[in-house]
Amino acid sequence: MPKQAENDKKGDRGGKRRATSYDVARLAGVSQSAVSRVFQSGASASQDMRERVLAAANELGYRPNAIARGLITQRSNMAGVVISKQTNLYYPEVLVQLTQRFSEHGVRVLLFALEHEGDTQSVIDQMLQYQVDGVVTAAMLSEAQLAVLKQAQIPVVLFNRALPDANVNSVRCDQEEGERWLVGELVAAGHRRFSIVSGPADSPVSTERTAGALRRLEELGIDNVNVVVGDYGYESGRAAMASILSAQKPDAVIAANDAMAIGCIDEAREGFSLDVPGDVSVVGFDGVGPARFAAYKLCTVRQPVGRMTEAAVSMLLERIENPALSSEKRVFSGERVHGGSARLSSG
Amino acid sequence: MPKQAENDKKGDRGGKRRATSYDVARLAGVSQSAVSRVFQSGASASQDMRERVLAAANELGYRPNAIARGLITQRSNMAGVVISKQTNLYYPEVLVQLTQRFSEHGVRVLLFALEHEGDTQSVIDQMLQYQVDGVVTAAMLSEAQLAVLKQAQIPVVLFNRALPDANVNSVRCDQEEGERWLVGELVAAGHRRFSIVSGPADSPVSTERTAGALRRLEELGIDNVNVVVGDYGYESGRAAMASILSAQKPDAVIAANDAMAIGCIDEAREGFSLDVPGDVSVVGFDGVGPARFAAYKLCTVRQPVGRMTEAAVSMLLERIENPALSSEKRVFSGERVHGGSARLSSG
DNA sequence: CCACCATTTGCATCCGAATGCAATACTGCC
DNA sequence: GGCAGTATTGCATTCGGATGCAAATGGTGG
Repeated sequence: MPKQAENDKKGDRGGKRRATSYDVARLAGVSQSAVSRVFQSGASASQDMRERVLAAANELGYRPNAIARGLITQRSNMAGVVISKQTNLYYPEVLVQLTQRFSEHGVRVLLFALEHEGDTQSVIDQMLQYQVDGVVTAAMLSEAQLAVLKQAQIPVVLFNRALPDANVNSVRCDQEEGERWLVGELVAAGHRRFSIVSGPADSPVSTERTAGALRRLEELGIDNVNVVVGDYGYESGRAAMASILSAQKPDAVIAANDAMAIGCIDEAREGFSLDVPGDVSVVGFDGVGPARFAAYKLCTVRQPVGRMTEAAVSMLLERIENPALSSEKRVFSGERVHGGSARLSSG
Repeated sequence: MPKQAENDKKGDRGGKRRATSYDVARLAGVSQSAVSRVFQSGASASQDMRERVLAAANELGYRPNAIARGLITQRSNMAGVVISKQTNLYYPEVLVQLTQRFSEHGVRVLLFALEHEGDTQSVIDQMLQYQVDGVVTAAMLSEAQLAVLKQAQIPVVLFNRALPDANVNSVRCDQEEGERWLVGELVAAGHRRFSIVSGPADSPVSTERTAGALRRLEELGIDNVNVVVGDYGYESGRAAMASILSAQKPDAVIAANDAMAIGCIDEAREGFSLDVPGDVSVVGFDGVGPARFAAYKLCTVRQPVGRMTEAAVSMLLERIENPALSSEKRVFSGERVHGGSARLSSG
């Protein structure tokens, strides 16, 4: 164990403390306030001092301590971002884009990933403890939790999670409109026997999509729609399709997302030797990457992720700057992708 | 606009400051230190006091300010996580898993997303300013940047980014071993004319994979291997395959990742009416979700993401606890997935 | 040459929680 | 009842940077 000696080096200045503004001030022969002022934008400092301070800072490798700064300014410059496993897996770019856009405005992202859309309570606690300036959440928060955040004066933007009544900011894709379009196209092309593969019952997005599709189908005089519940995953799409096809023979299957739609197609082809879209049309929702693969060419509705993340970030930043702003809901239409997985009247 | 009145409510005490330990102390009739002690683990406090403090804290909705705590304890309990767009898009679960595992140990994740693997400098600055306790990076950092972190006593774990010499912790999948296996299987099954679709030249992972494959091919006496450069994306796989097939007729194509492998398959089938694996075998690397789709059933090597993220988190936490620990490199073998996209001697 | 205003600079204080030390309260034991 | 020994509690200070205010400096015009 002579290694012990190495550890002890720590005693002899191996762990030299990070340089503080006082260290820089001493080296530059100025006051600590001066250093602080040089490292801010709107502060007054003579050219001479600025140079001396920067030189000293550079020599010491000084970097302002954002923690200390946050304590005194009451601004952490951190935004809490909450995602659920689901969200991130199907839309990895959401997170990347949010982070990049925040970063362009000098805001860091403190990330929270939920296994399932439960235990949000500890997440709320953590975010409050870390004094985030605002929150973007792609996971459902309860009204009570939103109230806690509001009470703490922390603006929140819900991402694809609008509450009908609550007075909260939100950005979302118009799920219902998208489904209505899909149904309309399918019916116009002559489809009459529909099946739906929904997402998990506790997913508001799935509820909206399924309800939207059913409503439109009803309007068009189609009923007897078989609804099978999936979990948004590929395998569950296959399972759902297997169950659907063993029971009946629909001419169109509406899946609540692309992953399941792809599962449906694979199962129809591999498990039942059916042609898609010849024997059965399949449509999805989301417009994720694999939807474009030649084997599927999904007919789907693509969420305008870029515009949505931009809207979320700018809405949040505006409200951090001006907490008095009233709340706002922004709804984006999805992009209609014909693809080839559904037999449509040529549009 | 009588709504204005609602906003104005803020004037009448809407903005009541967040409760501090002093507020709780006053309400509970104890000292601030007492409050602080109740909110820690190893501190001494009588049952009576604990109850009074907790009651007061609860009444005020008090939550300890992690920023202030971090300032005094010199521990932010935040880990910096750096990802590149690439990493996250192909392995969204890496980020989710890292975050969840850190969270289980009371560590929050401060996220940095790089557009491309450049401008890491500002990221380093940010992480230092925010006093992260450690860093996990899935993007390349320069030796100089690693030196800065080491100098600041911040442990780092490279994720799939080992530097051969540098004295840094790393966790990675054995890219070369995986490629050697793929090549071995293909050659054993009789393939002789190979093409490779590599990733971008500046990707170390791609370099390792391509070099590994080439080395093994050479060992087995196969040369004249055509290497086409892609960008890891599906479309670039299609383009690469188109260029390969217009020039020659390989019997095996090795793509540096699954996304490009899928592109290769689609192009061979759709663009050249070839059968995969009948006319040409295609293999990938990564084992991402779409590799399992029935239309592809990729022969690939799956990275053991779960074990890798677990290793990364535990290695980092250990080194935060004990900075004197020497550095360590952990290399995981990928999981060999036969799939059906390559004609192999039945294994 | 001096009064006057604008710009720099430093001093002192503050943000909110943690903690070493000393003071106090409580326990058990003889 | 008295005393040593331990468990609680409070006091005062600290972390590192921001900022209001006053002091000092510099420049200008009369």
